[in-house]
Amino acid sequence: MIFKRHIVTAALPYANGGLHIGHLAGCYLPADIYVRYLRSKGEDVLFVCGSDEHGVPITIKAKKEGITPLQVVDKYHKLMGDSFEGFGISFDIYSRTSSAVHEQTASDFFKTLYDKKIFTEEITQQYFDVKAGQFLADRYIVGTCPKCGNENAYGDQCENCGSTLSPTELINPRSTLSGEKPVLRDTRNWFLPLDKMQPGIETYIESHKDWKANVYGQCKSWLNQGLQARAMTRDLDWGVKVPVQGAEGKVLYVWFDAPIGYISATKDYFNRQTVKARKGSWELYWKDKETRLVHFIGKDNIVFHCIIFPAMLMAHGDYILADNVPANEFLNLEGNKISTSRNWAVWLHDYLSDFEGKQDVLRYMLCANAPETKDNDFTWKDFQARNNNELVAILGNFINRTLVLTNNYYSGKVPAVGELNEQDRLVLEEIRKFPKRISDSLDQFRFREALGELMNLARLGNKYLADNEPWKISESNPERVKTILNISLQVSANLSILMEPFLPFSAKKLCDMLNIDQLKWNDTARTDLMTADHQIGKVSLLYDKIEDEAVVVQIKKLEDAKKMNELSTLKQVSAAKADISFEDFSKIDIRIGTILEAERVPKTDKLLKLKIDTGIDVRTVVSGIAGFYDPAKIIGQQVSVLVNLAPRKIKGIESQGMILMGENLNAELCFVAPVKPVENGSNVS
RNA sequence: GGCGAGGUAGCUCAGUUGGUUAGAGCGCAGGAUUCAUAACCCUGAGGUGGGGAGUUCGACCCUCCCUCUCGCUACCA
Repeated sequence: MIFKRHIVTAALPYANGGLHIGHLAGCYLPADIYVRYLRSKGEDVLFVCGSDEHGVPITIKAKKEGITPLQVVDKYHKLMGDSFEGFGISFDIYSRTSSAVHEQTASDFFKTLYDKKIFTEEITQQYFDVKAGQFLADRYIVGTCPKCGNENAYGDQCENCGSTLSPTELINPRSTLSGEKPVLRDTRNWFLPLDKMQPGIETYIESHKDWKANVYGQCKSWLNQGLQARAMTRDLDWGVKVPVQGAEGKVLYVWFDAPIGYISATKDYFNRQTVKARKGSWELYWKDKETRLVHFIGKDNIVFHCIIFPAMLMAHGDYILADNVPANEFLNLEGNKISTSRNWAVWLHDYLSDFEGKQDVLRYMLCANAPETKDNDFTWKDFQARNNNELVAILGNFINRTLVLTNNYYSGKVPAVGELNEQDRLVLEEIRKFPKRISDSLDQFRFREALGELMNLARLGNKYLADNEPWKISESNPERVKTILNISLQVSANLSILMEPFLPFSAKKLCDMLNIDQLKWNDTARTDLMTADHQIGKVSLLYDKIEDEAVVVQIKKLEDAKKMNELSTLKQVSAAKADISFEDFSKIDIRIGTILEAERVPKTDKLLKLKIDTGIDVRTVVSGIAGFYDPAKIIGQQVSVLVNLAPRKIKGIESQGMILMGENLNAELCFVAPVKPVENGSNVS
C-alpha cells in the first residue's frame, strides 16, 4: 500500500505532572525523529499531540492542592508544552482535551455511536457519597464480602476469595473518601460491547502481524483472554459531558475521550491555519484510505490504541485505523524504575536548565539507548560516555577537523575537487549508500540502528582523513589536498541532512558553520553539495565534553531524592486507629501455636498451607508468607494465631484462623512469636 | 499460578526461513599518528549464546522442562 499522506500521533501525556526522560525515550523522541524524517523526504505529514486533561486523578490532585481541576491542567499543559518545545519535539499542533473543539468532537463521536445504537445501556444502582457529593468509583468503596466475610473487600472484587463483586453486594459499605456510609442511587451508563466486537478486532490485529513483537503479542494476549464490555461513561463532574438526555452529572470515560483528542487536535490545527493552510482538511487525515495513521506510545498504552480505539473507530465507521503502533518498552533510571511519586526521575524541565543547549545530547543518548525491544537503563555515566566518546569524539571531531583544515588551507573557501583516485571513488560510493541504509531502518522504526548508521558516516569521514593525511602533503601535493577536503566537506553536508531528524539543533548549527541552508533528504547521496569557492561560516565546536562534575551533580540529585524518600517513608507510619473498648478487644482470641506442617499451595506464588497446634486443636491455616519463609524451615516454629477469625476458603482450602505477622516498611513479613517457648494455647493479651 | 515480552562478549544491543571461524558500538590492551575537544586511525583480547533434555547429518535459531528479569493478571485475613 502506497500512502499519500501520514498522520502521526504521540500519546497524549496526562496533565497531572511533568515530563521525564522515560516519556521522551518511549514515545515523543521516536515520534519526532520519524516525523522529521518524513518531512525531510517531502512527505505530507501531520504530527499531532496534546494534553490529556480529564479523569479522576486530576480532580483528586486539585482537591489536594485546593485549586480547581482547570488550574491543575493549565499549569501542567504549559509545563509539558514548554518541555516539548525545549527538546524540539516538532508537533504541528500541541492541543488539549479541555478545549472547546475537543469537547465538541468527543461529544459528537459519542453521539454518533449512541445514535447507531452501538452502546449497551445499563441502569445500575451506584453508591453516592453524600458528604463528598459524588458517585464513587468502585475501588473507592470497601465493605464486607458477602461470600467470605472479608471486611475489606473492594467494590469491584474481593481480594480474599477472588470473587468479582459489584459494590452493591458489599455488606456495610463505606466510602474511602469520607469514611461515610454511601447511599444507593440509580445511574445509567453506556458500555462499548467489546465482547461482541471481538471478531472484527481480531481480523484487524491479524492483518498486522508485521507490528513489533511486543505490540502484537500483547494484543494476542488480550484477545486470548476474551474482551469484555467497558463502560464509556462515568459519574463525575470533570470531563466531556455525555451528550444524551438524562446523563446529567456524567462525563465520557477518560480513555474514550483521550484518543479522540488526536482527532480534535487535528481539527484544532486546521482551525488555526489562516490563509494558505496545508491542502485539504482534518478529514483528509482521518477518513481517507490513502492516509497512514501511526500511533507512537509507551507499552502501557497498547490495549487502548490497538484494541479499544480501533473498536471505537470501527463502530463509528468513517475513520481509518492505525497502520502501525510502534510502542516502546520502559526506560529505567540508574537501575531503578522511574517513579514520579518517589521523584526518581530526570525531569525534562530540569535537564533543560541544567544542560542548556545540550538538548541533542539527551536526544542522542535516549535514541541510542532507546527501549525498543526491552526495558533499558539510563545511567548518567553512560550519558557522559555517549557524549564524550561518540558525539564529541566521532561526529563533532570529524566536522571540526574538516572545517579547521578548510580554514587553514583555503581561508574557508571550499576547494574544487580534482582528479579522483580509487579510494576517493570508493568513499563517494559509500557516502551514497547511507541515506538508504538509514531510511530502511527508520521505515522499520529501528531508531537505534538508524542512528548507528549515521555515526558510521562520520566514522567513514574520520577514516578517510586518517588514511589520506592531507596535513602531510599540503606542501608536496596541494591538488590532492583540495580533493580530499572537498570530499570531506561533502560528507559534512550529507551529515547535516541525515542528522536533522535525530539531532535537529546540531544540524542547524552545522548548517550555519557550513553556511548552507538546511537541505532535504532528496539532496543526500549527492557529492556536490558543497560547491567550489563557497565560503563556509564561523567554525565552533559542535559538542563540548561533559566533565565528571556535571554528572556527579546529577547523580547526587538522585541520591538526595532517594534519601528524601527514605525519610518520608519513615513518616508514613500509619496513624493510630480510633479507640475501642476493652470489651471489643476481649473479643479477639489470639493464641500461641506451633507449626506442625507447612507446604506450598499449588499454583500460587505466596500461599503456604500450615497445620498448627493451637493448644485447642490442630487446624489448617493458609497464609501469604511463601515469599518470606521456606516451608521446610518453619516446622516447630511458634507463632501467634488469631483463632476466632471466621473461617474462609482460600484457593479451595478452608483457612481456620490467621497467623499474625509483623511488617516492616519494605513490606517484608516476619512471625510475631514469643521470645521464649511457651505452651501451645497460651493466650496473647 | 496464567498470559505476553525478554535472558547473546565487562556494558548497551544486532543477527540467523537451522548449515562452515556468532557480529557492532562503547569499555579494555597494544600500535600508529598529530589536522582535531589526549580526539581520530589500525590491531587485539573477551562469548560452554540463562540451564538441561529432545528433534536433526547439523541448533544460538525448532520442541519440551527448569530458571531469572519486566509487564498484565491471579493470590497474598
